[in-house]
Amino acid sequence: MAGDNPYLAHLPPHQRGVGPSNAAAKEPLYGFMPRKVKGEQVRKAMEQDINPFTKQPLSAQYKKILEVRKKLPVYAKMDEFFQMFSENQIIVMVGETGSGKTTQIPQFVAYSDLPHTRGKLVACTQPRRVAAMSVAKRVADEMDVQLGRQVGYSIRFEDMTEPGTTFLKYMTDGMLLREAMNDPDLTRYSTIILDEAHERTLATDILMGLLKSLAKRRSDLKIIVMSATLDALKFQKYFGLATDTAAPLFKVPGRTHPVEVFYTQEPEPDYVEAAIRTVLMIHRAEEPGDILLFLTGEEEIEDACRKIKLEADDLVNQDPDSVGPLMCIPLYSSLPPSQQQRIFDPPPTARTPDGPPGRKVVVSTNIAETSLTIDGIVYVVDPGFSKQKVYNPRIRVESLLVSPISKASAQQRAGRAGRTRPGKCFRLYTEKDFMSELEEQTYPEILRSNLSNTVLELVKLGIKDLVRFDYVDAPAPETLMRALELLNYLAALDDEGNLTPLGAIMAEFPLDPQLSKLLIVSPEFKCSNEMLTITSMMSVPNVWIRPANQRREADAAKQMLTVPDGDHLTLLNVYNQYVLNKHDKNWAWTNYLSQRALMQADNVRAQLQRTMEKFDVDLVSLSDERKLYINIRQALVCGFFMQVAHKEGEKGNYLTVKDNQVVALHPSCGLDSQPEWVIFNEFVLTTRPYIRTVSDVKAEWLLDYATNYFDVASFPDGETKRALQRVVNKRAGKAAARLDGGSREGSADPRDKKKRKKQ
DNA sequence: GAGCACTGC
Repeated sequence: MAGDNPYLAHLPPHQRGVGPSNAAAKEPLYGFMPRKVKGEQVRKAMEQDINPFTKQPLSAQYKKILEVRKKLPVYAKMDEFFQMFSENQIIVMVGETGSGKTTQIPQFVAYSDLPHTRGKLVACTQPRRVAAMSVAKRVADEMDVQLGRQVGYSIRFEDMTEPGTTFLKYMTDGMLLREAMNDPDLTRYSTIILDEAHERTLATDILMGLLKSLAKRRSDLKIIVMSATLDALKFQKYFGLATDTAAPLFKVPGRTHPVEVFYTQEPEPDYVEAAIRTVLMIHRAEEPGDILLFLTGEEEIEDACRKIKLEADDLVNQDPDSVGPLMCIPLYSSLPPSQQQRIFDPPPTARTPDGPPGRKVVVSTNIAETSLTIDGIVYVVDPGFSKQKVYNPRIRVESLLVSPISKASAQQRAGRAGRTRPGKCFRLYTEKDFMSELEEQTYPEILRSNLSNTVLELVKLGIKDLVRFDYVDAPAPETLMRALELLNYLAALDDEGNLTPLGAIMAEFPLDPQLSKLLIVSPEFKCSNEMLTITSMMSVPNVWIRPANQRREADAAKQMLTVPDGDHLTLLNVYNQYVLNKHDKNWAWTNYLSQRALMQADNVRAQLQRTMEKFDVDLVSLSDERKLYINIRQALVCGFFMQVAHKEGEKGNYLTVKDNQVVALHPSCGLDSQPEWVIFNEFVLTTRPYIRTVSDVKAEWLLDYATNYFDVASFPDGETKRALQRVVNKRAGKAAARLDGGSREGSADPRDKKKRKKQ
């Protein structure tokens, strides 16, 4: 009887019906017992004329899409899924590309959970925003609902959900982590699906740890971990709730075309040269079909494109009857979207009606491995390298290094050749190297990152013992120690590692802790409006554009906007000028600035401002610009006192404080002199160690605003310590002299000696 | 006298 089903109880009596036959006619989900639903019931419900979730008639479009859905590999395994879902709290699922897991599994779960009947949601996380948006749109169409109503998405800057109505929500993994910080039990959700878990993003890794422990507290919460690779066993073991048991595996085959893989006989000494040679060989000898070549970065890609073009033109000239035209398109993230769109252009047509057909070559960074899919690719050239982030906790430096890719990554790259028809993948390394030298999986991000932000989040989440937190892969203890040390110096954590009230507010900002600290102290320096701008500018990609053929013009334009006291002030100036020029695209263009980055900064600034207002951090400014600029640099010390360098000798060398790394000012630095003390935002390791985004600071400020860190006694011996000691002595002498009644004030302040340089 | 791989809040 309808009355027996608690999940119909919310319906008004006329919808509940009076008896089984009547109820079945009016209630499409009649007889559905939550989490005891069977595939047969769901298939039947899908075939009805009424949308079970909205009670509206289903459209013709719905039926058309349903026919397509039925052909997905995951659809055929529906019964198995529902059985496993009913019987287990945690499931690990493996579905290769084309299985339909991302679109179908969350819908299956909705049919079983019936979240709409009890005010709950089903969440499905994605590592990337575009994926969350586009999948949500597709699923809304499949379910015949309007995007943002029953099915929605939530990403930074955009919440496309309707509270009380949305019951299926796609979201970025970072967004769910944010939610967990304010609701550690994630009470709104009945089931949480972590998609693309094999990518092992920092946020997904932390979520896996949280959900594993949350599963013990919330027996009503179900968890599905979805992954594309065969390394599911690791997740199964990790999520086995009792010792020695593994979480069950739900496996669905993919649906792609076969890709034939070729290896080189010998290792290639120069992979770029070998890659170019291979592309031209394919163009000469292989059947029509586009080529995707993976290289590591912008410069390498632009260079390879030039060479491929030159050589292809030569080939065509030599042998116009058998070699068709070749079009070479670069692809990397910092290209403007209009340029990125070029990858979808059709290949060039044959030069004569019955001449050899044209071909398209896309030369791309890793962006084409996961984020962007190009149809029509039949050949993949894989030299086996990519730029990867590595973190060295000893010197607290994150850097990008060209490194060999993993087997999983090589497989993913090869797969890009088989999306539309059978393809070929040319690996520019030997099969032996593939088997024995490449790691199985790319190192998870948590092992390659500075974790100061993550540690603050974990503490805010109530994780007491960070070292013993149940990580899928535990970071190096030294990395955790470095993070704890920084957070303690910033006063976000007390000496026992507990969150301070300051730390609690810092954790609310989507920023590195140094930056959130800056924002919170900035009202004391009467520069919070300005710090808000500087912080925003530091959280977006580089705003400076420097085209290879217009470097001089670009540098001149930059010089006009430069504030010689520090790059931080230059960033402030750039943003202010952008606003003064009414966010004009042309102004940005003529000044060699990235309009896209400036718009992002605007967006970030608005979001940070809302957070500041929420926590009553005053928004203030000083009208005296000279004083303001000094105050800003003083406030910078409060966040970045651990990133200070001291000048050594006259060769432009600096030593980082305490770590004693020899560094140089980055050539992009706008300082017009070499100040004795500088504060820097970034340490980059390229042709040599550089510090980037640098400002001039005074030793006195270091002593005054970072007293704990600049405790001279605790410094390692060296020139830096002696320089600091001189300042301390001078001050002590001054104080003593003042006590004696004598006054030599003014001359002791280096600020007065130094000529003011104002633009 | 260099270079932002790629995401995310």
